[in-house]
Amino acid sequence: MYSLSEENYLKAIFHLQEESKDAVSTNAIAERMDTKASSVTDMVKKLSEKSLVVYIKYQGVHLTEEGRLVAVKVIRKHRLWEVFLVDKLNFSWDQVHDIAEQLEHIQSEKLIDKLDTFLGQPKFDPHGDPIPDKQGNFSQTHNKVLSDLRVTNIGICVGVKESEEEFLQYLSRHDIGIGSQITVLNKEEYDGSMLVEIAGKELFISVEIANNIYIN
Amino acid sequence: MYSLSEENYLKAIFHLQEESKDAVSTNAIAERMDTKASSVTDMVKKLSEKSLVVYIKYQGVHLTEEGRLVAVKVIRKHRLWEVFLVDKLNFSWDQVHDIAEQLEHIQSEKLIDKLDTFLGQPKFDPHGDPIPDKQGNFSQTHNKVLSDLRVTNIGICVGVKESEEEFLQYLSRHDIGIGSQITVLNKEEYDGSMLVEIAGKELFISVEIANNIYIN
DNA sequence: TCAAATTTTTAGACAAGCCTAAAAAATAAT
DNA sequence: ATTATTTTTTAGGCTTGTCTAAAAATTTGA
Ligand SMILES: [Mn+2]
Ligand SMILES: [Mn+2]
Ligand SMILES: [Mn+2]
Ligand SMILES: [Mn+2]
Repeated sequence: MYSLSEENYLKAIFHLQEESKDAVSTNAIAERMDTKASSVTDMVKKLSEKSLVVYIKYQGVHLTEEGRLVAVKVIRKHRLWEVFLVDKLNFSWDQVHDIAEQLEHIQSEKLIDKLDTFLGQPKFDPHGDPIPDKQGNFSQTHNKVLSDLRVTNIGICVGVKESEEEFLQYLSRHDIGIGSQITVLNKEEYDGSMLVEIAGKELFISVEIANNIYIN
Repeated sequence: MYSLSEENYLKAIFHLQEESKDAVSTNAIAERMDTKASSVTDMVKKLSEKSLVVYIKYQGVHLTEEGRLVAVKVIRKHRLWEVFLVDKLNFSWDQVHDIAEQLEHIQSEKLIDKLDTFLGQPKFDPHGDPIPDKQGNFSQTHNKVLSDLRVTNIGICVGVKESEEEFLQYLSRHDIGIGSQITVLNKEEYDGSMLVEIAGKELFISVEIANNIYIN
């Protein structure tokens, strides 16, 4: 249906749209996709031609309904494959993203349906990210992060914002994973850093990290 | 490492080499890959440049050790994925080839190792084709076909030569699958067609079909 | 407000992988 | 031994997706 490159652009635009609300800029896409702005302009014109995005020169793009659906289907595949890799093949959560980046482009409706069934229709991937259903609806989306907590508050880790291998490994090293209970022992209001307790151990966490841990 | 297209050419050359023994011709590759001879010449030059094939103008190609290894690794991945699709996702044997054609290009040593373990290190794919090990060695290869049998002989189906969807569906419709017992009731020596008995039912089979069923 | 800095687009080029049409080599037929 | 046919290669072109360098538009800010 759509090329690997087109799918990757749509996915990037979807994620950028989630973060910013208003039109996505050429430079933002270029940075996210690790490519040049001129390449983005070219592709965005093609996507616009195919009615997958609305593009106004010098004003950025946003997805059409069709474009959003394509993006969400790719995200659904990515996250289902990540569940497969962790639950069935025993990969750790920091090893699956790059493989899923490849698997997300396999074209077969039936394959995804059957994979979904095989995995027990999971609602979240190994990083706590919600898996949209076939129609493209997300059950719910995380909003509270660790840095929102105040001293003495307790939170349960339900997801992570970033999926960089190094970040996930850092978390694993300190026994932080989906389901971990985190207690705020102390908080430095000046820079937002905090001292927390996880699995009986104390850990000092910077605000950059606390911003990337979703909690309930 | 190597592009999707390169991998497909190497795989095609490997299969043609198996059939013919001597150098593989440009036209043979073109026909198998459903492309033009001029495209094959282009690619074959590239593969030769990369020491994956030995190419002499007007005299065809054959794989180098490295080229063979790349081809066999792709075949290993193809067949392991087919086992996954049939054994784990409940696909029927006639539905898996096209999906495996995509999955065979996913790049990750670790993924294949873990998939192999997850599947219980199968030695044959759903069509009875042998799965090479990590080093590229095939356990054994089928040689006897149904058409070799004589009247009153009994054979067990251990594989099929073709994996076309229509052919596999024809076999399934007549209860022929891996493990089926086939008895030759009658054979027309003129055209090689035969009357056989499978699962208590009689069936008339042309020599083209009998040539594509491996038996032991 | 108008010049400077930044962002975005355009112009032109390139590699990969394919194509058609024509030329060259090899093979088959007379 | 030529001629005819088939196979293979070459030449040139096209599409996709990328790039660099330069031009144009927008935004910043003095
Ligand atoms: Mn991921
Ligand atoms: Mn994920
Ligand atoms: Mn197959
Ligand atoms: Mn097979």
